[in-house]
Amino acid sequence: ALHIGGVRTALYNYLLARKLKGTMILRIEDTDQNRFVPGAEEYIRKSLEWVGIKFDEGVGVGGPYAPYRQSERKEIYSRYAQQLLDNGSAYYAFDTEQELDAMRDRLKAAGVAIQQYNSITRMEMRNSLTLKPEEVKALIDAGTPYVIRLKVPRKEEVRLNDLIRGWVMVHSSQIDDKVLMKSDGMPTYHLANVVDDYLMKISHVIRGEEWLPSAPLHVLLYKCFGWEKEMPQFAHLPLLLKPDGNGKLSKRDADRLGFPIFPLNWPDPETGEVAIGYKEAGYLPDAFVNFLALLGWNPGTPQEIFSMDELISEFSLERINKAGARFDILKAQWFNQHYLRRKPADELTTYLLQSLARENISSPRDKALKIVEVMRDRVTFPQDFWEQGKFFFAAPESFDQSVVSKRWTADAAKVMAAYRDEIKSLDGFNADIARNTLEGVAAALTVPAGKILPALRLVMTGAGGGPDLMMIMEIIGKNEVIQRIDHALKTLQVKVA
RNA sequence: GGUCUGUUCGUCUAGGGGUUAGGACACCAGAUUUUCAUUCUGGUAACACGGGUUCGAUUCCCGUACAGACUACCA
Repeated sequence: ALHIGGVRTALYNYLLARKLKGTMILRIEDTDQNRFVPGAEEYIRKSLEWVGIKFDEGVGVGGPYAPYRQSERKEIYSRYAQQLLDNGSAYYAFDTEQELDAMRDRLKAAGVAIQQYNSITRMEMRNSLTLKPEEVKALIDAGTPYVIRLKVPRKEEVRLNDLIRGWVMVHSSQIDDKVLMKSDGMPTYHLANVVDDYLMKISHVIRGEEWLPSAPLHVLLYKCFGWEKEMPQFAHLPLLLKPDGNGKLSKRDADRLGFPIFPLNWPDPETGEVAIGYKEAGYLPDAFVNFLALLGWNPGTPQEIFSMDELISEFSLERINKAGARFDILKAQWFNQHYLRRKPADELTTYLLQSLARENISSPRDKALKIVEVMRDRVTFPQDFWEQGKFFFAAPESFDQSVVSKRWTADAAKVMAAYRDEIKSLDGFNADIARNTLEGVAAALTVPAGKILPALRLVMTGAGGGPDLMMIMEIIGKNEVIQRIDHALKTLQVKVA
């Protein structure tokens, strides 16, 4: 499934494509039948759409190089594999799994460092290099399963200039004779990727660092095809590391530490268990993109907040980091808070109304708007308006005991009772009146108003924190204020020291 | 094991032969808010280690350590 690392890779590809006024293509690399997951393709499209990545070409869009699903391009790959066979760059291999295992065991037992199917070992295996042409033909005619392997040269320095890492050199003796065509007639990633990138005129291959070790193999493939001039440029991105400990970020870490790893909700096809997505967790796409973009890339200026358009104009591969980036959800939350706060009140009001609808609570829009105004500086996620503002809609069901024992004093109870009576006798009611009345009552009883404010907050919200108290009272209204004071007076006991 | 890649505050990172090593998140403290949060101000905190090269190295080179990726008929 597409997780956050894949989204970042897609984002970087998109940023560069837009920056260079190129074409962004969505190609589905589904050459492994065993790993087919129903719905995965749609999930990828929906996720990237949510993030704001648009494709100019590809699956679901169409284009001059269709089809864009590799599983539908089988004939193309076998044609090109044949070309390699014809020019002597590849060969048929008939070895069974057991024979391959036996070879590796033998090499291991003999103390050979590399147990690979390569320029040395291939001469003792069953393939079109060791078998006579008639034997090969007979085997194929008999329907014997076979693969096509690349005949990697024995002694050759393979070099590639990675846009992020610079020159990387590997000796061909370190590269094994990779399978190009599997026995089920499907290509491996290596073949399909190179052929498609060539055919689709791909200019840049931007992918995770886990691909770096096989990049030289790809370079070799371009050479064998005689496509060196058309070879795309490579850029291998730093990995996303787990927040604590060692290793790359995994779904397990996300579950363990309680943050999402998928862009959208992802129901596990086997267990049916739904892994929560960034979208559903309340992240805004703009914040998500901004956060992701800075995980491995920076503009070299102090600017931290970027819209997609700004990212496009600022982005460059040269400023991508080499080292892996440890994932920190706190930073993601900070971005979310930032973006949420600068949304217009009207939009935020809609978020609150949506939360309320889910709870089957109806509220006039102007009340919701008032709540949003007093809450907006303290929320991180859209759902926080409701989560942290439940007391606007219902009296607290319980009181925070630590606050009770600290704040609910005899003085507080005394002022509270008088305050209730005073409010009752009033005609109008709003934040100013609430404040003035409280000050008056407190002064009359010679209690500092500041002393009983926390108690009053406790009465209204059940807790020690929350937005401006006077505004809370104005929003819930005079009757509710009186009722909540009554309720507190009845239920709360003054702690006798 | 082998190959490849990497290593600046807790985290994301800027920088680069001579700097008080900068910013952001997080954390802590003060101010403001007669409450909470916001906001503002300030603070703690880093060049993995060892050799070179050099007048000088965190910066360049080599090694070591550590970390990661890869080492499939997976991508």
